[in-house]
Amino acid sequence: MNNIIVIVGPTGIGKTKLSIELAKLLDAEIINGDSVSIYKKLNIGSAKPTIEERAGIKHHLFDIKDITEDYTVFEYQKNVRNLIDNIYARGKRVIIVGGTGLYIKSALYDYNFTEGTTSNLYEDLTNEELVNKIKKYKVEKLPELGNRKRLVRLLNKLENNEQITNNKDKKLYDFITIGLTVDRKILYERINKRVDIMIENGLLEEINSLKKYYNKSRILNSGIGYKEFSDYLFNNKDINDVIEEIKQNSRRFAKRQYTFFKHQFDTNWFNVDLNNFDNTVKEVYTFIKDKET
RNA sequence: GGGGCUUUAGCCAAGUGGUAAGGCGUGGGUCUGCAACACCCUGAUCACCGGUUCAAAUCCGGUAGGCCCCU
Repeated sequence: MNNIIVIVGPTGIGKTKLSIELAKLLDAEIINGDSVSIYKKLNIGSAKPTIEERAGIKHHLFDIKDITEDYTVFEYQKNVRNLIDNIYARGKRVIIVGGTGLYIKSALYDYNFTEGTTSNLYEDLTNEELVNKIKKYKVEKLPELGNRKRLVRLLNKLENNEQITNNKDKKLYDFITIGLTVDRKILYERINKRVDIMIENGLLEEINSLKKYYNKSRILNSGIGYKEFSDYLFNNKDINDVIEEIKQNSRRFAKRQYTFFKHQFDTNWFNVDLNNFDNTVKEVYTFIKDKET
């Protein structure tokens, strides 16, 4: 059995480190499962593994887009599926690591996307009216009334006759999902500390070098660790407030990630040994081996 | 020692007689296209004791904590 190994978990817990150690042990190549690391120049704030950290392991889907370009799940799904074939053809194993649940899920499960993006924004309709229109199509589960973004997208799909299968839990590949976890309080402390370290490591310099792109980059205005600097760069917001905001957003993000990986994936959870990460690596490696024999 | 003000959920905070707004945080959740997105749900009998009243967070008295002023 050559399962794909999927490593998930909240931000700042050590997914990257585990992926590299496992790649060495399993002779694998790594595919990025993180929506921000896709972009070039976003290094410190995205906690992307450095070239040295990659330790000679092949890493895919990192630094493939300019920050002025857009990238969506649709493209990710295609990219990953192609890569999986290529890597297997080379006789290597595949590890997917990252915290962007939807991206990873859409690649591995039976999700249907078609070319093209949202065409009609229905600006003249209220949310209630959108819901009423959607209901005519007999959708079994619709987004929350307040969630206009999702309502609009869904109605577009329905009106364009895009296929919306209900196979979101049908796996297209054999894979084992490894989830890293740790006590919530400790995770939050780590996240806070990690943001401070990013600053020490030159996040500010990275931000300043990107200043000229802020008005033409979607990702700079939506990625945690980047979007918060907008007010600092252009409205003189206090840097300490920015840092606190990044920490807060990171914590909230981590919480949402737990929810996603807990419910949307068939995750095997491992408590991270913070004093000796090698133990965690061993534990996971043993688990995989046991499963495959 | 005397006088005044104050005390509402983890934090900020409305409410001055009819039975506890809101914000933040926290926790939980949703999830097929900006997903590090967007959205949903989430708490208290109002410091404590006693009194007045049909009815008190709201009025009165006492106790305790906090703040300020005077001697």
